[in-house]
Amino acid sequence: MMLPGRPRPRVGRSGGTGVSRVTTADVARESGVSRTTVSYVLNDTAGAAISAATRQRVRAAAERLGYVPSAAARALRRGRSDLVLCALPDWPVGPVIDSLLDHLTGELATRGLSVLVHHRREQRPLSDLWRAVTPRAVVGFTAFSAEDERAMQRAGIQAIGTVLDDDPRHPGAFAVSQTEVGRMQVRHLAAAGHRSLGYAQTTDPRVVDFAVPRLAGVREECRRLGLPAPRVRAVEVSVESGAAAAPAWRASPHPVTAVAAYNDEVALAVLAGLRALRLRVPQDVAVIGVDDVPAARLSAPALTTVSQSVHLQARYLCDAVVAALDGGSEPARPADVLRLVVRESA
Amino acid sequence: MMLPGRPRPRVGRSGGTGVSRVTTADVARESGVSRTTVSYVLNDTAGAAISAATRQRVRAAAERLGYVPSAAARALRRGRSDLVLCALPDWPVGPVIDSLLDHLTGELATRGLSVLVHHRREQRPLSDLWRAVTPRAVVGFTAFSAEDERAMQRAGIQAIGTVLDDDPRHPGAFAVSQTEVGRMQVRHLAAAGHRSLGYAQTTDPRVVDFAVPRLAGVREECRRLGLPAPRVRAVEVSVESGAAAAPAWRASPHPVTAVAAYNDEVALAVLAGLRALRLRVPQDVAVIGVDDVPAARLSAPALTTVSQSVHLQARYLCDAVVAALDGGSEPARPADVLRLVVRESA
DNA sequence: CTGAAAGCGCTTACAG
DNA sequence: CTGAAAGCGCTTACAG
Repeated sequence: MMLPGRPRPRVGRSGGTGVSRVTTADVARESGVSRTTVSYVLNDTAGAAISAATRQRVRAAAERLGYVPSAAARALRRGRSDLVLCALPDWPVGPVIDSLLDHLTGELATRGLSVLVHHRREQRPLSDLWRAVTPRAVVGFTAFSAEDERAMQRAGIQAIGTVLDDDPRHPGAFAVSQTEVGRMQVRHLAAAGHRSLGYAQTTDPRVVDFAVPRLAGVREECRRLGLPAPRVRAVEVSVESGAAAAPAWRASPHPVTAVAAYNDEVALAVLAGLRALRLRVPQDVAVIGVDDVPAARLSAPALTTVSQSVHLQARYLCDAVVAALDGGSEPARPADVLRLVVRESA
Repeated sequence: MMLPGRPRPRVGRSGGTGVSRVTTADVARESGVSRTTVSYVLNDTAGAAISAATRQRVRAAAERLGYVPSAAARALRRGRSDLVLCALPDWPVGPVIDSLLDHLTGELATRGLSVLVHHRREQRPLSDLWRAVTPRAVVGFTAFSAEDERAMQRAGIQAIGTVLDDDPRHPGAFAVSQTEVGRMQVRHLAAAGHRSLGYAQTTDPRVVDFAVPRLAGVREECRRLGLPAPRVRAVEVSVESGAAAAPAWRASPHPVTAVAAYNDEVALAVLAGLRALRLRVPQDVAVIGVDDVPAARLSAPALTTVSQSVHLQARYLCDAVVAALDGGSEPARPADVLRLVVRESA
């Protein structure tokens, strides 16, 4: 017994639910060694030569007592935790983001890091969040403010900012260019001979960071190809809204013969609206979406769309986080992330 | 100066990136008071009567120095953190789970708690995860093992287990009954006069916890109503797979006149398959889904489906977590969570 | 009104 | 091969 009568905390803890943590001291007492030895054994500390018998005893005691190391104490001592925080903007999480997070979680787990995702990043100051978590790194998906970036650096936290969208303030950062998404839609429609284009914009305010550059890309490519500016209509995800947009598109002069949509959901609404109006796709109006959601291949007609390779993006994100943590150099940027999926609608 | 020459840590920290944390000691030195006073001021500790002038000085110093409290130290001292951990099973995250998490995050933020989501719960032992985070509570979405539950209790962590699905081992726990989902599908089809039913099962192994009880509900209700057992076919999310299932359903004797699908995505595949075969919906075969995804209202014909009120579920989950944390009693279970959405397909 | 001191549970340089 | 001791940064009962 090397710690006899060590006083129990005087300070009342939370509940008084009878919760008393098993600590290294308990394991040490139980196995008749010092806390030092317990730590060495349980952490497999290199260079600590502990006899097999002692190791055995310590492990058994830890097991028997149900010892669980305190993450807080360890983080305090080491000066860092084993957590990676993903601060997710208030985006609707679909299959794309979901698999990105799944992939990242799996990959970093092999390096002993736990990925934690916080939704609705903009709800509170970002600093409140990482203060409460003290992660090794913060993945932001969009750019951090200069102030946030400074604060994280001061706290020794790696900040991985822009990853998913274009950001003019960070021209160097990797991003799946949303502008290019819009350009690709137009190039495909123009190649099929369409000259007068409509655009079906989303009404979801949460995705404005994607919506703005996609439309910009559409406008830009129209200009570059000498086409008239696209006729933009906001379309909700309903048959009625899709149908309501059609008259404006079909109006003279130069009725629209093809519509690019913000994404597949909006494109499906356009499809449904045109169907309700007995317009044929693609003969009367061609339609192209973005994302290649599962439903895209099931519509009538099947939806032509631009897909963003989740797989490549996920790998890049992982590599970027790992590089930041290891102090390595930025990973190679993936090429050919965007792919045109031609089906029947355009 | 009350802490002159306090030795800087001897132990080399991680990077040597020149990161040195600003602590209460620094703020105390800067403002010429003790760390006690700093803590009192910065935490607005009740019962601590500090002069306005001192408060002012301390706050200014903290601001100037960019002081950020150490979450690890605070957690160690207080014995608990301000984190709530959601251990998400390896489900495909769609709008339903997404809004559940958004809602929970927003609600608990008003109580000073940060919600952290970990994907792919089954990838590693759950205990590894909460050990690394030391949250106040863990939300599991499915049941915890008895061992996990014991361990969390020992560590003073609230465990909120079954929430989203049926679990026969926890008959008391709230759940949106997936069995009832299947029963509702059959009741609607039977009420429309259908007697011979098909079932389009998912092929996604990740959702087996939902798939099994839904089909069980379908079987059960068929039995109860004296209908023949449903003809079950696995259907992938593709036109081909939907079409491939049809011959078996249409075979004599008693060709199927209605198909219940695992969810809307599978139902859309069935719809597309039937369309490819020139079968009319609902005249030749009626189809009903589950979820009411956005695309459900856009298909041709529009999809009849069973929706699970996300709003009510989210509120219940919040209340359950809050009750667990405050030691309050279990919240009232929401009624009428399931709703039939009748459109054209059945 | 304010400060010195203890202690949360851990890891590790140092001394045997 | 093993242990005593220091210290991570914080909060708070206690003593002025």
